[in-house]
Amino acid sequence: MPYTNKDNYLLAVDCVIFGFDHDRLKLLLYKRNFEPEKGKWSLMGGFLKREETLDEAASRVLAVITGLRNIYLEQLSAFSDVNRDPAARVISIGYYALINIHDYDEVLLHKYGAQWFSIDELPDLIFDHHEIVDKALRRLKRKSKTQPIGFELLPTYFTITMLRNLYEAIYQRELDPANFRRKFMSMDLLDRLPIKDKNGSKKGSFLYAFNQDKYKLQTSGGFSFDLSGI
Amino acid sequence: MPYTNKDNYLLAVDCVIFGFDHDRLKLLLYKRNFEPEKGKWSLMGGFLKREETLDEAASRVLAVITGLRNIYLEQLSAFSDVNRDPAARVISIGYYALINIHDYDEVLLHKYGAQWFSIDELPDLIFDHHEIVDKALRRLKRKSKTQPIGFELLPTYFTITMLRNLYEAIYQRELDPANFRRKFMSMDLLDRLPIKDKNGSKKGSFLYAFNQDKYKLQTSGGFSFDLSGI
DNA sequence: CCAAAAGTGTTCACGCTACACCCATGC
DNA sequence: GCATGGGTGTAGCGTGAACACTTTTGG
Repeated sequence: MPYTNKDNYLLAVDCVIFGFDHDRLKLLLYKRNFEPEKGKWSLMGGFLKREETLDEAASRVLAVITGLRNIYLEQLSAFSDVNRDPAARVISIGYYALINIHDYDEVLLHKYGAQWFSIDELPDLIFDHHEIVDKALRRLKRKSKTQPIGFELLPTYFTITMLRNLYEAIYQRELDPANFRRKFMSMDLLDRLPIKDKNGSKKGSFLYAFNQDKYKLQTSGGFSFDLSGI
Repeated sequence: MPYTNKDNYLLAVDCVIFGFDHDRLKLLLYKRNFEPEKGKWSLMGGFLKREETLDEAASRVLAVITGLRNIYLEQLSAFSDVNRDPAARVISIGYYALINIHDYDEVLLHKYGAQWFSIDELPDLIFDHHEIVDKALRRLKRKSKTQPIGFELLPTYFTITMLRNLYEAIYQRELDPANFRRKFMSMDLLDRLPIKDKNGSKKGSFLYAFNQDKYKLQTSGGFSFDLSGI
């Protein structure tokens, strides 16, 4: 063993779990069930195991609370303040996940005392979890402008208005319906279904689905997804 | 101690150190002086100490090899493949640094067998260090479009042509001299000195300096640094 | 018929692109 | 005086912003 007398630490992952409900961006939080700070609201987290990567640890943690696998997941960064956790020197790697909010396992949620909160009505969180949430929000805002990740937060079939509501929630500003529609139509990434959703209006609006193949085709042709100008 | 029976690990930082020389983006690499992989080219790295944050560890590592403090430094992300280091389970946090290439301590460089390499002529690197370099390059390309970090790679006084050469090296494409100049002039972030540099041309070109105060003033007025359209 | 949301058309202004052109100076 | 890089002028094009307008249908 060539590395002698090195300090060592506990390594954790903490997940900021995003959902989108009608017109609100939400976070899934849970009541921490062990000391310290037992009973306080917290991000879902867990310790890294010896035989897994950090990405695998984050996936495992997500599966435990949501029952879902193959979720969109991205690493944010490491949080390493010496006293961020008063009980031990724990370095945490922040992650964020995007899930379809109606896709989760209710039973598991209740088991862990988990609950969805609007991002503008968050409760107090333990340790530096607010900082992790801030970083996740900034990353989501930035990344969603250049990658088609918004669809991860929507059901498979959605209307253009739902899509616009999502981006309005992410960017926290209103978008012109006419220009927004044109922008997405011009990218040619969506399949229009021969079905209208009449919930939102009497006229009804077509349902669309994101088409991964079309996206790849466009990308290979030099196109890049870009919502920077909307 | 509430956390029982948790696995623990070694935590390291590895720094991608960028410099800019005339028209080339370069990296500072060194010959690793301990096992495993002793004598191979490597990023500058070190292990996290118990009483410091990751940012502090990265600063310390940089100071050791360059003799410089207060360097621009930014965390990239964690690299955690189970067998990335064959000698032990080491999780590494990647960082990148931007330094003025002529500002370093030659003595320290020789002591560590360090050397500058053009980014398109890198030698083989140990472990997953190539992956860390790739991430650093992508981050630098992105970040330099929206933050005035390019100046960190230049001397205090520079010509507009030098500035353009820098961005050409970062973006790896040519930029129109006329339009580039106008773009920067319109941002009003630079002080023009009453001095001309005659190295590049007979007419001579004015030297400029980045003015942090002007930048803050512009920013507070709703301006944001943006080179996305050049 | 009317309200209300879906969806289309059209104008305007701004900013990037491309390239022509003038400027200063060392040889 | 001429070659060379510094620096300015400018016409054209593409795209986002704003908003008027048409379509559809349930009540």
